Amino acid sequence: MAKAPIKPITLKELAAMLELSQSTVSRIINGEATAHRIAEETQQRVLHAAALNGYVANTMARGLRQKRTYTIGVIVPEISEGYSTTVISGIEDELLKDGFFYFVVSHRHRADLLDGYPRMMLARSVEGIIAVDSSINEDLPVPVVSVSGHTHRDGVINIELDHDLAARLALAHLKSLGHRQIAFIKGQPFSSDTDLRWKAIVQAARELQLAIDDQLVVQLRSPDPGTGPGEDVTRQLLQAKHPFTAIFAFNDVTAIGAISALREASLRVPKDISVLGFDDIMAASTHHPPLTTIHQPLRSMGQAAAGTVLSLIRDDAPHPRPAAITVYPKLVVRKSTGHVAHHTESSAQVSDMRSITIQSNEATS
Amino acid sequence: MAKAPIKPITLKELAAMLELSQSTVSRIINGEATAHRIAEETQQRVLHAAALNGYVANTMARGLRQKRTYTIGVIVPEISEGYSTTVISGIEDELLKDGFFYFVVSHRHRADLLDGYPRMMLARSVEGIIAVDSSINEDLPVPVVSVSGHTHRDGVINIELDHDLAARLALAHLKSLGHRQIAFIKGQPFSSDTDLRWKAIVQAARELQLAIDDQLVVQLRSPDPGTGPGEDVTRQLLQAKHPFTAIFAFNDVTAIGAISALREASLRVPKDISVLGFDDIMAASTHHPPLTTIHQPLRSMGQAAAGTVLSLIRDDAPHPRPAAITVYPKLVVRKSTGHVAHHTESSAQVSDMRSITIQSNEATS
DNA sequence: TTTCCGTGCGCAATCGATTGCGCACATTGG
DNA sequence: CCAATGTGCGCAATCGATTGCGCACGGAAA
Repeated sequence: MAKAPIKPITLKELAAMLELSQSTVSRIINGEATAHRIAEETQQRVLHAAALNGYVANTMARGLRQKRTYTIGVIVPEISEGYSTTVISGIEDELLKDGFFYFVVSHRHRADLLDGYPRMMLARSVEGIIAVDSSINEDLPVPVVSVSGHTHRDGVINIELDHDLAARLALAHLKSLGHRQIAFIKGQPFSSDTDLRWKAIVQAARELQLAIDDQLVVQLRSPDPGTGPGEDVTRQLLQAKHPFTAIFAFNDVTAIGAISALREASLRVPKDISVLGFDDIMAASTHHPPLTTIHQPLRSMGQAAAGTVLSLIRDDAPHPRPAAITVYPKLVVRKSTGHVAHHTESSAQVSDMRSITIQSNEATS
Repeated sequence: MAKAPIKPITLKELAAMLELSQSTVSRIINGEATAHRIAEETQQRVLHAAALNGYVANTMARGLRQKRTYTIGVIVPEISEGYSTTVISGIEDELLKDGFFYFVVSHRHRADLLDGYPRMMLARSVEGIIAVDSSINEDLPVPVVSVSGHTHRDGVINIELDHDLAARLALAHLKSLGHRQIAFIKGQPFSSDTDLRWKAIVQAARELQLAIDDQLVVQLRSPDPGTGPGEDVTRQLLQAKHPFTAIFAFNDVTAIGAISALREASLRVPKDISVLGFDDIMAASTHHPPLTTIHQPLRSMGQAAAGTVLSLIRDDAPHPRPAAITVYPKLVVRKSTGHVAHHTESSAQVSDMRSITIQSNEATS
């Protein structure tokens, strides 16, 4: 309704119009009124005037005095795609709740950028850093939480998916559909999930007594976002002419690319080839056919990351902290996977093994 | 290599160890040495000591004094989807180039949040604000640039698409394919593009002598992101049983939803019904069928927005500024549109009418 | 009447950097 | 020998909020 004042009002001005000292007004605004024996009536007057004038303390000045900025830095590989941005939206949730803001920078897999960002953020006095799918190679004087960054370093807490469970869910699903010749598309070498995931797959395959044929394993190389790389490696896979009945892709975007390549080769999904994705980004459910995929609780991971930095920032006590917080995937069965051969049964349901479990390590005092 | 210093050194400390005043050190660090006649030798001493001790000016203190923060605020509706995030990545490009950082907040169409954000950002002393598909209802003491926010207010520069051209491209395309009964899905009332776009469509239809049948016009209502709303209104459209041969959707996500609904009704796209999207988000090209759509140069729009705030921040002179910067759409023909009836010709090409034109209004001095 | 105490609030320093103004000394011209 | 000019740098205020310490006043107790 009311037009915003052109210039934010300062504490001094507010104090002047109330004929009070800045100290008094400041204390009231910050809820330390009773501790300083300020008359109830005065409190009301001040609070009212503050609201009326839309007083908001200048963050710079406050930060300078308190040596706090209520700001954290977020480092992601890309801003435009679904993975990081979903995590970011989870981060935002938690942060804003506590009055924190955040800077975002993306490095697009350029090492020079990645290396420079932590210092830049520190020069901005961030109180903590969250790295999404990116690994930080320095020791920093602020708390660092990493989402899917599997370089285990001292002082860096990881938010990570239970890749073993993910692999088991995926392979058990494909096995139950009768697939024995499964092709795998591994992630790019620079993606921090790649290794861990692959190890988990190898392990799960062993447990389930599924053989992994090296000829059917390809790896994404191109750093390009989008479906191109997935398409390329799938073509490559088809040209090798080793028969397979299913593809387990590194992520949904890749799975979508794979489907395009299959279609191009006149192969039907899932009738001829089943395709299993990973992540469960929005496009997964709207794609045609809708993607069967391993759901990652990306938003929760962002929330957990933010919650963790916040608690690290609050705690001074170095009581033993977990090195990692684990979140759990779900198998989401849609239409891109089906029985091998000519049987077709449609089964669309979410089989969740465990619900997401996040321990917030708040101070218990 | 070197571990980050645990505690940053201050100007005062640096000055003390150099036995110089803070003023002098500050001036040298900020490159104002010659303007203040500081001896060359002193400069070297200072610069060397600064580097050695890893001195970095405290951003808070500097910001407080100079009333500069090299930070701008970005307000978007949602962080997780493709429209805003593509714009953001364009914004980031331009901003980082000039050493600016940015805060992001999303309002999720909640008016209370939207109203509060500008103040919060001002309390953080941002030097400018970019609002993406969101309208700012206050006069702010900093430059505001709006991307697709069509509330024309004084002092707010809009980055906007040429909707007239977009409408003409779209309708001319559909008309050339023989469509006469075209259904329209209008945007949500809160989306700032909705009105302008609709007016442009009405105008273009008139020019092309295409009749708009009110019975074939529906509007998105739900604020939910994703394809749900598009699916819903399309079902509604089908139930009304007014025949149509094409749908022009408000955006790609809606178009994808529409296709799902059509499929559900056993209608083939584009054989039975053509669907035309808008925006050209990443999913548009990877969808099956790939979407024919009106491409918006979202990234460029972000860059233009950032470039514009930066130039507004630099200029003090209030020389006449454009109220808007226009960018131009392209028609991207893929596979979701086709000839009406039983003809099928595949035409896949980008017909661009004009290339993107952006006037950067740099100071000319 | 003096001392005490509780109530209610203000003074002034501080955080770290920037900046308008001005001072001290050396050199040079007259 | 004195003034003028140039060279090199420092003083102190300032940005806006926070905070340790302390002051003034009125009433009660001694």
